[in-house]
Order: sequence, then structure tokens, then C-alpha cells
Amino acid sequence: MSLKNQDLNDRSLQLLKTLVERYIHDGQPVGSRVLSKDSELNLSPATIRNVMADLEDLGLIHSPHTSAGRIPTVSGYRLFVDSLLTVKPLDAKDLAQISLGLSETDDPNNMIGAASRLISELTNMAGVVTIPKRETVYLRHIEFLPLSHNRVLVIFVTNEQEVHNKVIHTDKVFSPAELQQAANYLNSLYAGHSLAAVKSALLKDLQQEQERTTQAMLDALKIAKLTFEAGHQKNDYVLSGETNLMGFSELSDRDHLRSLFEAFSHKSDVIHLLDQSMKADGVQIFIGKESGYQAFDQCSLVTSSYSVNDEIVGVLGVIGPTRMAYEKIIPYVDVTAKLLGAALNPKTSTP
Amino acid sequence: MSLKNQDLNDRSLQLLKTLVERYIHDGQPVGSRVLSKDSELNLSPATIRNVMADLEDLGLIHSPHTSAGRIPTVSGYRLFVDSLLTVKPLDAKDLAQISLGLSETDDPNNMIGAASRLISELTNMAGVVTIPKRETVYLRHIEFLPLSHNRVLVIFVTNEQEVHNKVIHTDKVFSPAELQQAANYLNSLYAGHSLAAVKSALLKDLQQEQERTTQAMLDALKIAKLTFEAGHQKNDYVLSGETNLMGFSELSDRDHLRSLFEAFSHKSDVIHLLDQSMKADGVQIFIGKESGYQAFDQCSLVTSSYSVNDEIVGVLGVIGPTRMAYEKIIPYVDVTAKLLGAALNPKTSTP
DNA sequence: ATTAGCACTCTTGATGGATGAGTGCCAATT
DNA sequence: AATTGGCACTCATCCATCAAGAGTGCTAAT
Repeated sequence: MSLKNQDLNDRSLQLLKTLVERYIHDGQPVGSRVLSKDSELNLSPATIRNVMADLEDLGLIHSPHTSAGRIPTVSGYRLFVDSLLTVKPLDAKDLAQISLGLSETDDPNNMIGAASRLISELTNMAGVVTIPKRETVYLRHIEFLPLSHNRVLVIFVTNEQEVHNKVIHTDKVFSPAELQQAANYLNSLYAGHSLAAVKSALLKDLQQEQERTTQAMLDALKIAKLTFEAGHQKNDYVLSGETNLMGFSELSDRDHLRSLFEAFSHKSDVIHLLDQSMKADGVQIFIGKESGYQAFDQCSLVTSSYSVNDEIVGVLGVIGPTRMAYEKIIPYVDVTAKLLGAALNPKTSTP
Repeated sequence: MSLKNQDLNDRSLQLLKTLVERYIHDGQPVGSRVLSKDSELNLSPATIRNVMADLEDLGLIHSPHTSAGRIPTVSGYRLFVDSLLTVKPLDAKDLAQISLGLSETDDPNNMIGAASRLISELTNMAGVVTIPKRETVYLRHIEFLPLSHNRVLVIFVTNEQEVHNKVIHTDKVFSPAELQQAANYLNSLYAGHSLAAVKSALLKDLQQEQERTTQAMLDALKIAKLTFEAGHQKNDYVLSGETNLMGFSELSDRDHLRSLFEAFSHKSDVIHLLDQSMKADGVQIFIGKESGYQAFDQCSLVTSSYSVNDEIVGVLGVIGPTRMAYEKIIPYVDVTAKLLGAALNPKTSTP
């Protein structure tokens, strides 16, 4: 009745491993017979059955019905990926494909898209990459153009080459010359400073300025305040190859598939999930219900954060059915994330 | 044996109409019995059957199998929407919802997204709106920022407030001051001209300039050439509520659904389809295979172009199953397109 | 501790009415 | 000449039954 020895000896683990591998490979519940033949250990099906019963008691596998084989539970998968998995190194061809795919463009935005497409094509699942989000954003340049009435188009550039624009409503109507002057003033004052620094300086300057300087400068500061008061960092991601997910029979349930795609549209759930993996570096894995979101019950998410200049700026990942070839997917994600980080690294000047 | 009178008398048309309406309403093939009760004309099922046989000979309806009722063919639907349909006017609540939804933002891009979302929510199908594409695009302002090496970030504004940016690779390395000077020069020369005019002027000026002016001006023109030589108008659309399509049993076929969503990702097919409706104004309808694209075999597309200042700039549409409530969808699309055009119209100054 | 044997359970697929909806056609009716 | 009632016929759908096969759990033997 009581479990023998340690609850999990090497043999049970070995069997769990081949069971998971086998199930991942052909998607059928695996029974004692096949497992007996598949495993190196020469054991009869009957013995295997005993071990399987133990594994089931531990909640690592379960059988969908009496006369079917066993399939891994979430805990089973977890144990598998954490300690049993033997990762396959990437072959040279794939590596070349990734570097090639990433080197096709200069524009960071296109590069994100390319990475997402690449990882989705390599894995035949859905690829997802978050838009880079830097801790410290430097203001590089700001510019104002008048629109009708009191509306002003603001264009500002952050970091190297990230262009943002928004429309603000000012208290009064400004002439083009006034706006030009304001931009010059603000550029001289704040260019090269971090956005956070600009915001706080702005508040301080606005108070002090009130007493000692010209109306024009005051106006400039007010406009700047309107510009920066709402956060401009878009929390967003690029998704590719969603349609690949329609090919997996395990996600066949119409409603499941629908809620999955709805989650992709709403974005917020996915973003929250990706944000979690942002903290850690290295590959992270959410298996099935571990994600905590209904829609992803039948899915696994393999992610890795990517870094530019040793700062983590985003996450790259793959979404697929729980039953995926983790030993291949993990290196794909790992390498692609690293290469993406490298490709995003602004080229250092070589004189 | 021969068809009586005119091939299609009023009665057959009347019956076709109620048949289509009935089928659209509850999705079941409709038989002679129900049709007999449903239609105003007091005819026995037997008579109806004769008429139905005629309609089938004309290719307007067909039956999926011997003992089922009839369903409309593409031609049947076509005849229905072209001449039989009685369009339902929009009720006030929906109208209010549309205007409200469109008035929530200033930014044209957000407005396109809002329109797409609105039409998809109102119809419970997929909404699609093309990014406005004007015939004549005016250059308003241009600006250069140096990047590393010989790369330059170009920011230019067209029309009222459309901001574009791209990275170009110049022949030589420019200082910030040189770039500033070039921008000033180009702004004074070309601001306010149409992009087409700028492009041709550029070529001419480049030749003439070669003989008579400074190197700086020549450089400026060269940079401008790099900027404008590739088209920048993105041919794109915003899609919403795709997931609604998963709810329709007639699109149930996994592979059909998949190829539909793949078409959405590739975009090119959809764009081509939408471009076709761009030419006509008023509501256009593609039914089933009429679109010419495999993926849309089971779908209908109801579109209307929308205009700003009497110039057609884009298309708004709805994608759903062939069996949709055309009499409701058509006014939805019609009105939303008109209101979108109005909302996009730059506000005229009111002093 | 391992294994052979065996009874048992449960899915899957095939088979075969029974039911009911709907048609097509023919002869009778108006 | 158009309409209608009647009737035989065709199919899809539903449901029950049955056999085959896979896999288990338990027990007794090794």
C-alpha cells in the first residue's frame, strides 16, 4: 500500500521521461505495453503498470478513461521540463536562418516583426515578441506643428531613433513662430535627459519659472507638460503565425480556440503573462493552467527575455499546445531571443 | 416542360425572397411546407414545389440532398440583394452609438480602429477599415536627425498631421548642423507641395542645381531623393472582431476557418478585394465565390467607400458568412462609412 | 520484487432498423 | 391551364446493439 523507498526513484523518473517523450511524439495516451518496449530497462508491462500506478498517485500522469494509456498532467510536464529534459542543440541551418532573417532590416520595429515571424515559422506555432521597453528613455528631440484651433501636433524622438507623435490641446492658440521658439527652448533645456528627469524637472521649473522669466518660456513649459503627462510607452506585442494553432487537434474545441484568439485580441492577458517573464532572464515556461488564464489552459508558453546592452527590454516567446517538443522549442526561443537582442544593439561607431 | 410565361414572374420572385429571408433567419434548408405557410400567397406545398423546381432549374436555389429543403445559391443571393431586398433603416440607438464611438478621439488612426471595432460590434461579424489613402499628399514639414555612421533618421509630416519616419543611408556623413540646414532648405523649397510634385521637381532640380549652386544644396536634394524614392503610403487595414467569425457554424470547417484567418494575416488578398470596392461609391457586396478568393468562398463582404472632402480615401466593410442579414448589415455599413468620412474631415475653423 | 494470467472496463467503429422531413410525379379538381 | 391531394421514394439523423481491441488492476506464481 505504501509507496516504496523514495517516492521517486530513478526508474520511475526514467519511465516518466519516456512516457512524456512518447506522448509528445505521437499524441496518443501511452500504455504499459509500448512503454515497456520503448524504455531501455527490460521490464514487463505488468511491472510498468505498477510504476504507473505510483506515478498516478503522485499526480504526475493520469488516464483519460479506464482502458486508455496515461498522459502527463501539468505537474508531470513540469517535472519533465525542469529535471528530465535533454535539450537538443540547434542545428547550423536554423541558426543561419535566424541571423539572416534578423539582418534584413535596420528598423527596430521591423526587426521585432521579423523575429516574431521567424520563431513562429521555425516552431510551427504562434510567435510573440514584445515591443522593447526601456527603463530609461532619453529625450532626444522635440518639435511642434500647429493644427487648427488650439491643437498642436507634437513630434518627439527618444533614444536613438524612436519617433512618437501625439496631438495636444493647448490653453491658447500659438503661432508657428511661437511654437518653434518653444521647441528650441525645450530642446536646449531637456534634450539628452531621461524622460523621468524631464517630467520632474518640468514641475519644478514650472513653479520657479513663474516668478522670474518670460511668458514665452512659461508657455513652452506648459506645452511640454501636456506632452509628457500621459505615458507614451505602448505596452504592446507582435504576434505571428496564430493560424498555426488551428492545426493542432488538441486545441480543436471551437470555444477554446475562440477564447484563445479573443485573448490575443484583447492583448491585456498576454501582456501580463509576458511581463511576468520579463523579470527573469533565461528561458521561462508556463505549462497549461500554470498561466492562470482560462484561455491558455491547453497551451504552453515558452519565453525568454531579450536584452540590449545588458538591460532587459522585452520578451520573445512561443505559444503552442501543451504537448509540444520542448527539447527543440527551448533552444529556438533561447537563441532567437539572444540574437534579437544583439541585432537591436545600436551599432557602435567603428572609425 | 418548358418554363412558363416569363422565366421569372412576380410570384416566383416573391417566393425566392421569402425563401432567402427564411433561410437567412434560421439557417435550415427551407422546404415547401414552411414556405407555403410563410408566404402571403395562399398556395399549397405542391404548387410551391413546382415553383421551386423552376427556381432550381434557373440556378437560384439548390438542395443539399434529396430530402432536404432548398437553400439559395450565389446567384440566388445576388438576385435577392440586387432587386428583392427591403433595407431596414437604422434605429436611433445604433446611430447614436456610432457617432458617439467615432467622436471619442482626435487621432485619425485611432478613429479608423474605432470604426472597425464599432462595425464589428454592431454586426457581430468581422469589421475591416482601410487606412485612408489620399490621391494628393502634401508635404508639410521635414526634419533630419543624424544616427551613427552615415545613417540619418528622416521625419516628415504630410497633410495635416500624418507623421512618417524612416532611416536612410547617405553617401557621406553629415553633421547635425548640415542636416539642419538641409531640412530648412527643403522645407522652404517644397513645403506645401504635393509629394508627386516634390518627386518630379527633385529630379529636375538635381540636374539644374548641379551647375549653379552650393554643395550644401546639392546634398540636401540628394538626401531628399533618398527619402522620397520609395513609396511610403502603407496599404493597410485594421481588422476587428475576427473571432466573431468562429461562432458561425457554416464556417465550421477547420481548414476553411484557417485559410480565412491566414488570408487576414497575409493581408494582400483582402487589400486587393477592398481596393476593388474603392472605385465605386455606395455599398458594394461580394457574395461567396464572387470574391474570387478560395478563402472567402463561404463568406460575404459588404463594403462602402468613405470620403473626406468628396475624395474617396478608403473602404469600410464587414466580413461574415454568406448567410447574413443583408437588410440590416447594408445600412450599418453605409451609415458608418459616411459618419467615418465626416469624422475624419479636418475641422474647419470656426472663429 | 517481478511477472504471467485473467477478468473487467471502456472506447471505437460498424451495422441496421425506425423516424421524419421533404421531394417528384401523377391524377384529380377548379 | 393552373392548382392541389395523394403517394411512393430518398435521405439524413437518431438510437440501440454488437464485436473488436486496448489497457487496466488484481492475484497468484516465480
